[in-house]
Amino acid sequence: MPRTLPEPSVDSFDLTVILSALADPGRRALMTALYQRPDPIDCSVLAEEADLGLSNPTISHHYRVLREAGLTRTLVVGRQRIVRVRRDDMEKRFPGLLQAVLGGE
Amino acid sequence: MPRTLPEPSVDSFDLTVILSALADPGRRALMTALYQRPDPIDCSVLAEEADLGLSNPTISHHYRVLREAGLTRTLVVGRQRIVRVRRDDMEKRFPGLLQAVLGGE
DNA sequence: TCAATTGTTTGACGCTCATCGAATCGTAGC
DNA sequence: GCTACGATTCGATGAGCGTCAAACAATTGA
Repeated sequence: MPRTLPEPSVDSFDLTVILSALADPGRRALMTALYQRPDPIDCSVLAEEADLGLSNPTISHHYRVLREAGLTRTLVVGRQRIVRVRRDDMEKRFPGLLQAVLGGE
Repeated sequence: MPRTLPEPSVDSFDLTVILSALADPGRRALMTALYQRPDPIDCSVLAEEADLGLSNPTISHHYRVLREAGLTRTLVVGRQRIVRVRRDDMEKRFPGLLQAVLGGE
C-alpha cells in the first residue's frame, strides 16, 4: 500500500506560496514537464527529462516546495517517488491558474 | 503632455519576473485593487485604499517592480503618478493569468 | 524666488532562498 | 544481516529581497 508524502489540504492553499513556488524557473520547468503528462511519473525520470543541471539535493528541495504548496502529490513506492499534478484541487481553488502559467511554455 | 515611466515591451515579458512580482502579498493587494477598477487611478489613492501599512519608499519600490514586470503602466502628471493595469498586453502574452491570480481575491 | 508637498533614490539591515557537499535514512537484493 | 543505491536532510554559503530612515528630486503655489 503506497504511502503519500505530507501535503496541504485544498482549503489551506495559499496563493503567495503557490506563486512563489511557480516563480522559480527550475520548479516551473518541472511543473511544465509534469503538467504535459497525463499520468504520474517517477521523480528522477521527470527531472532528467527537464534537464535542469542541478544537484540531487536541490532537485529534492524543489519537489518538496512544489508539494508543500499543494501543486503536486507524491507517492512513495519503494525507493522511488511517483509525482503527479493536483489538477482538480488546483482547478477548484484557483481555476485557470495552471493553464495560464504552464500552458504557454 | 504626460510622460510615461519606463516599462518593458510585450515581447520582453518574462514569466519569472511577472510571477515573482505577483508573489508578494503587498504587490498583489495593489494589483487586485487596481485590477477591479476600470479606470486609471492615482498611486497614493490606490495605496491608501489597499491599506498596506507600509512606508512610502516601500510602496514606491513595489510600484516600480510591478511596472518593470510589465503589469502596470505609470503616467507622470505633475507630482502625481497615475497607474493602470496593462490588461491587453498581459492578455496577449499570458492569457487568463491576471484573471486567475487576481480574479478570486 | 522660496517653501511646502509628493514621490523617488540611496544605503543599510535582517531575513529568506537557491545551491551544493557531506551525512543520513530507507528500501532492494543478495 | 549486509551491501548497494536512491532520495532526503543537515550545515554552510552566497545572492537577492522587503523594509525603512534619510537624503534627494521635481512640482506646485504663494
